[in-house]
Amino acid sequence: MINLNDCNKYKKILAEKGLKNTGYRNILLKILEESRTPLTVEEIYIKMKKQNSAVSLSTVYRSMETMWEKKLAAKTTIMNDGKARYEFNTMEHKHHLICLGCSKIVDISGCPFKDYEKNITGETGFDVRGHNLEMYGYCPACQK
Amino acid sequence: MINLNDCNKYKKILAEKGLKNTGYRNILLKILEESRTPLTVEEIYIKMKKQNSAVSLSTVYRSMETMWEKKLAAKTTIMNDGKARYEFNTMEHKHHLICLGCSKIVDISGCPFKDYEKNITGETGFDVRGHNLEMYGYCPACQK
DNA sequence: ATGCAAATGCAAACTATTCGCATTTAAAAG
DNA sequence: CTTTTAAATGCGAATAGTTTGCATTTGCAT
Repeated sequence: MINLNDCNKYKKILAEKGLKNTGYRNILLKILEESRTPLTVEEIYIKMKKQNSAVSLSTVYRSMETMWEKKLAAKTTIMNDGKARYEFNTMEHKHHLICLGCSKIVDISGCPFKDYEKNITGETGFDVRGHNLEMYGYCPACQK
Repeated sequence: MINLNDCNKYKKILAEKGLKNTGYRNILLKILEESRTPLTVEEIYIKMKKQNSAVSLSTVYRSMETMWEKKLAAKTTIMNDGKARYEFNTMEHKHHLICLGCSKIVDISGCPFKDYEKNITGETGFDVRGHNLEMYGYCPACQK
């Protein structure tokens, strides 16, 4: 079994979506994949800069838009701070837990909704295609 | 039983929150309460204008911020269009159903979460204080 | 190697929202 | 009812996040 390194891994992902394999996109995807929480565009931009990338902010905006269109990244607007956040799209259905104290965001897997969606369809006639759930509270550290 | 008219009704609500009873706020609360869907600030502004109100946009922004602080209105950032939306706060816990076709937003009451929140607390240690759920799909009219 | 469409940089434009400050007004106090 | 005062409002300018136009560069198919 060949163990592809990151470079080839992302190259393959990009090729499958008809996107060009650029250095910026490789760094960007790596940052996204390694992050445990959704990132704002500026956070991604800063992380790229730290890796000696001379990328411009508008390229990051454009790239994230592209990643989202091609479903390589998920986009959310949690928290009322007016900033969009992105995370690597694992295709796994997940939700977020957001700390009201320190704003930490934690992914939680598992979802109790299969049946509920059917109920809603029955009650409203909507053809439910998906949902978004965010839970707010205080993380262990902020409960002091 | 005395049947209070709208004017007195909103006057009372505002007084309870320590807010002045202005004409704009009465119109604003009436618009909010009569809307079946969350409204953007601009939508509220336009509706106020139609009712011969000479209110300025910044006043609407400030008023909605105040209504939110005083918990007279709920604020959401559903849909990735970068606009905040407000709705009259009925104090009833509810969620939204958003049509992917026509962007119509429908409120749904009822919530299947009491137990799930406890599970999350057990798994993550988070003290869960609330949540936000939006469901996406196609309304009956858009399923054609 | 060559050509073209895609990707990028840069600055300007845009959009939603906030803010400073002068003016008005609701409502408490007299 | 008048005075007083803090809250509410209007207006324009300022911000912040994001998008866009255009010239330049760069993958990658030929």
